[in-house]
Amino acid sequence: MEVNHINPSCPHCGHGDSKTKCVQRVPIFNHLDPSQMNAILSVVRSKIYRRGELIFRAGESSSALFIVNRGRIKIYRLSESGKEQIIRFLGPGEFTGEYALFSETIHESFAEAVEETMVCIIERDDLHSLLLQYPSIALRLLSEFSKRLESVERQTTWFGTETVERRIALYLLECAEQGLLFTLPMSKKDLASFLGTTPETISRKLREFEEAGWIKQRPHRQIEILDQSALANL
Amino acid sequence: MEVNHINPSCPHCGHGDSKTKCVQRVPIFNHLDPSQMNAILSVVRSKIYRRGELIFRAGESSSALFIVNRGRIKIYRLSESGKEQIIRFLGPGEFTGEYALFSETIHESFAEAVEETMVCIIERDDLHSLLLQYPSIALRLLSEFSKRLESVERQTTWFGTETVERRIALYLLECAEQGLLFTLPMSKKDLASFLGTTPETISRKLREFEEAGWIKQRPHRQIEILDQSALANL
DNA sequence: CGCTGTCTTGAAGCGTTTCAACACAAGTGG
DNA sequence: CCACTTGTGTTGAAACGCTTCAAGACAGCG
Repeated sequence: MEVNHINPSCPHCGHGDSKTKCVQRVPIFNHLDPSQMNAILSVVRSKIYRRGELIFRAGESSSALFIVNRGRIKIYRLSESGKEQIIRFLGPGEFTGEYALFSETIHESFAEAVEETMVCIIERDDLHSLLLQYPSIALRLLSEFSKRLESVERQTTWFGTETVERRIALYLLECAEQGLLFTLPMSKKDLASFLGTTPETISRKLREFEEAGWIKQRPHRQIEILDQSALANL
Repeated sequence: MEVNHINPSCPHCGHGDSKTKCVQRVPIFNHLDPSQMNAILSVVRSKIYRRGELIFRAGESSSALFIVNRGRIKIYRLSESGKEQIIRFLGPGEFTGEYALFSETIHESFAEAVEETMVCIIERDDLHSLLLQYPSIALRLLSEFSKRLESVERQTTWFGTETVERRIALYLLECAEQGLLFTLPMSKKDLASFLGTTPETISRKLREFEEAGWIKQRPHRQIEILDQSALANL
């Protein structure tokens, strides 16, 4: 695959320091001693994906650990009936690839760059030897996996037990934890897929919330929460 | 907590060999060399829970790895609105406790014995030193976690994209992988919670499937699949 | 600036839930 | 072991929430 060499600090051109930055900003690689860091850096390569490009797709067996350096990736599945279900978004410092990484199975999900995205890549075998050599990194990875499990199970519980209206309200409240005025991290179409509903319903419910005086919608996907408790008590 | 010493091979009475059997039947502990096996056995203790007893509950911070030796455990969450969402069932050889095990958080789910259940327990700190000493076990755990992630994400995708009818059909097909005549592994009430619907709907849909000639319901929760492709093409 | 994809709004339709009542099975205690 | 009690399973009718389809407004990327 061809890579656009847009800026002079592109790691493909030999200025490899951004690779270090990428690895350092990943929580599970924080505060490693120099020997560990060098071991990681020696097996990391990086690659740039353009908007809409797939990092991996369901059905593939080849696998690696993909760390987002800059840009954003969306992970989704296609149901039997062909509908798209968004599992999660990855921003800088977050990683994916875990499924096929340890089990001898194929990918069941798709990973797509939603904007120009630079990714650091550690191949499966390299990762395995790394983890065998530095078990403390394996423990951090286990910690990260268990967090993911919690988060996906919480999503499942919402889907199985809450109405669409409450799911939307709960999602807004979760966003509001980082400030009452925030920007939706995705399009409303994607939000609909993420919350297991349709864009139409998202649109209608947000308008209802606004008419009730609980939120205020602003341009550029910004939302301001005016009444947290009303949303929580739905 | 009091334990009923019902039978003479109870591990609490000093006949500890069933502890070994319990550990050996766990896939991630298969084919270990004797030193690894002894290291595990030295930190394992076992405990018996009666039907309905909780192994852990949401809000608790204490944590350990729980391995089912005999019996069955159900893992569930309570939604904001108080409804029960079953995440999964554990049979002999399967384990749980992963959430609070590696992250410094509290449990978000409940674990309940659905019948008299014997559990082998490895405390958090013991497990950590075990994994640091034997990284290959950590890799197996990672593999198991990634399988779980796949499975929960598949469930989420079903909830978000499929109708209740298709979810039930897909579930039956999954059960049928181990034979066209099988016993439902849980009550229909629990199945409803697992599939994100109500017992009434389960009852009605199974009757519809039966009237269409696709399945046959027999006593004691047995179901026979008569037409797989009809269920798959719903 | 134009085109493509996202967002909004309305009205109709449908799948699923809810409530209530009863049949049935399983576990408990006499 | 039977009767009792408790919980699980079934069935009907009504109500509700959400999706679907269609059409137009808007925004954003090339």
